[in-house]
Amino acid sequence: MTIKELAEKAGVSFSTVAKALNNNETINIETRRRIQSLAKKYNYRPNILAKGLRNRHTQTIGVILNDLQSPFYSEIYKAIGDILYKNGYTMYLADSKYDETTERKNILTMIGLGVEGLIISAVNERSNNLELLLMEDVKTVFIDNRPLWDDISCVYVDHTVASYLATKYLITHGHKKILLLNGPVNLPSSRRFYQGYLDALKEATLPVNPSLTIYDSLGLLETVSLMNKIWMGNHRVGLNDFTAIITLSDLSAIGIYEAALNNNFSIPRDYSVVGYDNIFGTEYLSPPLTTIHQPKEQTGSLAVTMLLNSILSKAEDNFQIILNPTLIERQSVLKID
Amino acid sequence: MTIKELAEKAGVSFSTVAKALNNNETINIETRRRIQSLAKKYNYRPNILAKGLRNRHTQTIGVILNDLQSPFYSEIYKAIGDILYKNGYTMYLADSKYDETTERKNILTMIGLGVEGLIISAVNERSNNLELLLMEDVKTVFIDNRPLWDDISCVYVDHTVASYLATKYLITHGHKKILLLNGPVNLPSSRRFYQGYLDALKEATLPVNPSLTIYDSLGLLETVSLMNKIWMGNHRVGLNDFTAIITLSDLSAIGIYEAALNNNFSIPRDYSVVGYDNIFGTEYLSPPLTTIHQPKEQTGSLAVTMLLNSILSKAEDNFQIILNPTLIERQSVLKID
DNA sequence: TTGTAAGCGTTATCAA
DNA sequence: TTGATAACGCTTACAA
Repeated sequence: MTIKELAEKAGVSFSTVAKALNNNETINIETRRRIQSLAKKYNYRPNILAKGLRNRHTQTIGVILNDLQSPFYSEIYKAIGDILYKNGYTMYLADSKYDETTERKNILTMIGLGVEGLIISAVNERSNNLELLLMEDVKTVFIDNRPLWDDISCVYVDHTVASYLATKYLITHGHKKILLLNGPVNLPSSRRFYQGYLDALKEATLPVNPSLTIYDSLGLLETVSLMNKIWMGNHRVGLNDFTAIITLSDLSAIGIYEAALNNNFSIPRDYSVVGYDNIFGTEYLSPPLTTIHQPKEQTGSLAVTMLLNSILSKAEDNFQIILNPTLIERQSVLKID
Repeated sequence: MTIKELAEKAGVSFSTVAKALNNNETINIETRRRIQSLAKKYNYRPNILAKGLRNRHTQTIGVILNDLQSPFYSEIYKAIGDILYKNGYTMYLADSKYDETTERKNILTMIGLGVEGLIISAVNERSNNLELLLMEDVKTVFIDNRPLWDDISCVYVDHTVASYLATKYLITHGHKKILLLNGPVNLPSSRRFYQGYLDALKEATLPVNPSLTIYDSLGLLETVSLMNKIWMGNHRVGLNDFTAIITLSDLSAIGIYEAALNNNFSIPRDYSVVGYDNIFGTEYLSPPLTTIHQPKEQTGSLAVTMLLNSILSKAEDNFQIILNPTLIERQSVLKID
């Protein structure tokens, strides 16, 4: 059912119908009513493609993340979807799988699709994908991490604070030899995560053992195999080199649990663990995981709200919102001597 | 950068450019090459809105589910997204939150957006939202459950088999009094879930106690409060009326764990539990949850594949694919006398 | 081999 | 108060 067909039924011109549907005051109120009820009757819905083509207003945004399945991200886009829905918007969702080529394709697809804005968790903080974004002048909000440009909108939590919190907590529980499972070495976010660890160590005037920081891209499975290596004595890090572990994600923390099981170690009796993210389920692990909470829902809702504001008001301001992580104390850390 | 602008740069007509970009053989191979490299140089991407408007071919599908955040669904649409990406398609994702009005809005939005097809986990198996879908003649694949019409495509797992498996497993472990936490009483899927439970009980010539089946819409939190009621003695079901629990979802099983903790009961020592879905994380619960596995990834990939086939080949066949659940034996069930 | 023109369903401008 | 018309960016007969 298109405007034209509706016009036939109503016996008026199609442009009259168009105006009537948009409640244009210049159209006689009775005509308007008549046409509107006709529209309802015939289940008329505007073709958003045509609308979008005409006035670049598709009521859609794109959300590009790195792992659709991860509970971390799903909490974020859940929040995004909810707010979008309330505002009559819909989202495209795409998964870059931590791959720059895929990310670029996703960005280009979204632009071609006519999205009015983009929320993206960038694979890399300075890839030329991001330049593309700026060049094409797409309204975008970065989440989870932030690119190296200044003039952008983003909302993310400060990894330095997170690892500082985790490290300090372990130190106050008597741990002096702390293994840090960090992200890939070249990533700014890994640098930040390391920095907080360092800060807390220095603050406590504890020695920093460089070999106790492992840089890798550690998913659940990767962590299992890394920790298996370590705990089976096949790694430069020895079994007694550390009493506690800080890791970059709860998924990875679950991997540590798994490896501990494999090697008959008990958490926290043999090793303490602090995770990061506070994803769903960590409270039900055995033992419940002590972790650093990221306000994921808030990240999502702040990001859409910012984006929607900028779309709707056409304001050109950019905001950097830095959220604070908090420590969630549960039972994966042992107090020692 | 549009076709017209490209045409200016290339010094040819815009329709020549259009054809060249589509690799139309009637255009001189050199012209084609020249234009194509020009397109690359200027970062040209077709406007999919215009394309879609012209030839109803938006390369998008809609996915409408009931809880974007649930690990159950996220595994499904992860699989959907992957296959879509490989085929150059993108998905709109929307959350109906188990609400029919929201579902209807979502469906209408998607249609207006020009999706070529829909994958939907319907709120209700016979709402008039589904009639709308048929009426509008949108290619759709139903997942998770199936509407009551015959001439539809769907992929879902047989709940009867699932609950049969769970019940039988408990029976062989010596349980005779089994509490069934079922979905809302009016839902066909609840009926099916009940049926399997009944079948197994009858097969073992065990008595069926109707009061041991509780119908409700049981998320994690709702289950916690239900089980708290029961275990604190504030429910018609008594503490000793059952030794084991079968529940309609792992999320709900986690709720049981939580309530057990609250009431100082041990699983499986005091009560055995069998879940349903086998969502991520259940293997790491304490104790690891014995549950009925739903092939979620397969559900997703079969659903998109069917949809894509029907879109691409324009075939009009409909398929009902019924997947089989399997029992995952872990440690939440105790063998008793 | 290339170009012209119509049309997809809207909105918006201008004329009637 | 209503209607005709052009335009958004693209595809595709058909004409040149």
